[in-house]
Amino acid sequence: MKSGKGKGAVKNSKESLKPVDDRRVGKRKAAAKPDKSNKRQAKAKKDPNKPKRPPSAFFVFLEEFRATFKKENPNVKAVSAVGKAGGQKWKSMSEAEKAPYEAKAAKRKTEYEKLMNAYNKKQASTAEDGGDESDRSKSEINDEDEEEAHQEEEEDDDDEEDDDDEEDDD
DNA sequence: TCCATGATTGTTGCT
DNA sequence: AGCAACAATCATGGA
Repeated sequence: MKSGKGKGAVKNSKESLKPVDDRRVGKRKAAAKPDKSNKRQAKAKKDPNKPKRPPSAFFVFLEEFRATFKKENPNVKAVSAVGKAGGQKWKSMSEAEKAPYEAKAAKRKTEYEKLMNAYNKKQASTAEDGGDESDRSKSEINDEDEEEAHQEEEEDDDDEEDDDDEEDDD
């Protein structure tokens, strides 16, 4: 039973559950676009190779949640709907539930670092010229061994070997 | 025609 | 040490 929610759930209701505080700073759009001319990609003259930030546990959960949400709410066509619904549910979930998502997010972050390593090298390689790196702190690149993706992805799945227990906090 | 926005939270990066 | 912007999504609106 969907109870009150339904499709019109998107409006009014945030205050009821939680004021979500402030969106931090008046919400800062999705992607900063210095130039309207510059699109997300198209020329992408900036850095096409630049790895994007790894999705946080919330986003990992959202990906799955989106499918579920859309499935139960095929009528909903607002991204904000999923965002709000997902956000509320996310807060409802206990850390134990979020654990698997965080684990995946953590792994994603590890890959991100790896990509950054390769990216940094590439940048150093192209921008090597006379620019003289004042701070080569981040550019401590050693060898150029990039492109070696270790695809060792095992585990995952919902198999928790740890039989720890579900801690229901509170 | 086509890009930007909206909404969520988390995480990363810069100052 | 803290703040600011950005990560996905997708229909809709404004230019």
